[in-house]
Amino acid sequence: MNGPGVPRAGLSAATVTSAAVELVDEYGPAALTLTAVAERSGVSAPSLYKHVRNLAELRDRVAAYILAELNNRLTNAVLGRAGPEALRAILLAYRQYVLDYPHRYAMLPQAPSDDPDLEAAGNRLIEVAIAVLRSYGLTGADTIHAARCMRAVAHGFASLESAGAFGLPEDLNDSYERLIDILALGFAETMEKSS
Amino acid sequence: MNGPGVPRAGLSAATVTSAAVELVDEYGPAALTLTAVAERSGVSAPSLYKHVRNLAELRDRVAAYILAELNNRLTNAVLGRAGPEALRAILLAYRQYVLDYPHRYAMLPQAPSDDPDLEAAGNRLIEVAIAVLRSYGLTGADTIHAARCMRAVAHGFASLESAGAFGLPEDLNDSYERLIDILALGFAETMEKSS
DNA sequence: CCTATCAAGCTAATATGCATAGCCTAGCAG
DNA sequence: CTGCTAGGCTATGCATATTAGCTTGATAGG
Repeated sequence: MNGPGVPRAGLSAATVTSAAVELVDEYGPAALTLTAVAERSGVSAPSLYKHVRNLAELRDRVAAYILAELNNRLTNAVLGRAGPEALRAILLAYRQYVLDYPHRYAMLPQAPSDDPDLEAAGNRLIEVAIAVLRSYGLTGADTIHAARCMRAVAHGFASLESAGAFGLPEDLNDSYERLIDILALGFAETMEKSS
Repeated sequence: MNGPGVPRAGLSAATVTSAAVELVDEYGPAALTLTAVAERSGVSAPSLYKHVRNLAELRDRVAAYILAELNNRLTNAVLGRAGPEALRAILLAYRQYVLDYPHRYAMLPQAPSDDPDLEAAGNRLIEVAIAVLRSYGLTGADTIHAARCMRAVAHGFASLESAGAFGLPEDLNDSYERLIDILALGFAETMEKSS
């Protein structure tokens, strides 16, 4: 059936990943199936195995792509800022990313992965957070605890909002601003104590 | 093949749900399949449809069960407490539940559901949170914003910890205590401003 | 005690999706 | 021109959800 005159699709791991991201954007994480990716790429499902090992690996690739993108946004957001301004900027950027790409964010595993690329992307993200907190003046174990608090706050708020968990009419920007202020105040307090 | 002498299994929606919860506990949310539930219940998979409409409904039932249980824990935790003590107690109880039953917690959808039971359970949980904050002295929109902050903090920390996202050696109890303190301090500040 | 009904089980069959095996050829290196 | 290989393909097997339709245990009423 693969008669002459039929050109090849010319896929690669990158194009397959890209098609996968499009699917996730449009229909959500659950729609990321090999069948759907194959159809969108114009090949049969088994052909995908020439480019990715299996569905799990494809998910890892997609996640690594997304995490790198999020990373870039956060890095840009804190460029040239320090202290409370940097904290505020990175938290706002985090939420904004989730609002811009809710399905991409939902695709991210929160657990550390076996995939080295994905793990590396995760580590870079933590580094950015740590850098912000150091610019804040935090040191030692304080930095680690603060980073965890920051992450919990950012992920908690963004994932809940993105899932539609906050039903009431009160303004969500307002809620988030308050949360940022609370965190900033808390970190300031931590520094006072440590000095 | 259903010869004489073969007794009936005597299932019900409740027993099926119970078997499902056991599976989730033992092997995680991904292991909750109708096939597995059927095997554990000693019936064939299609038989389950006599008791639950489909897998989605079973998931909803499981989630409603879990949410009610979490609710009980939180309610007990705040009984007889008010203000910062109640805040601390409910946050500790939340995390403890997730540590006790990580798979159950992972099973909970964060979005509001179509299922009325599940939705009701979710609302009750929010009521408990609101009650804590009112006992704290917060009023009006402040209460809603504070409830969101509280939820983001609790869910963010617990889900990340439970997923294994916090790799570093620093003590997690410590991190959480700091987060609670930060939130308590923030709420105290909010009240000052409003007075 | 008989009997009709129905709930609760069953088998069979369909659909979707992942994955492997093995074939075929387009495109390129020499 | 020739042959190799990467990138396609079809065929197949397995897991799971779900529907259709049959069979029967248990029981309510006579």
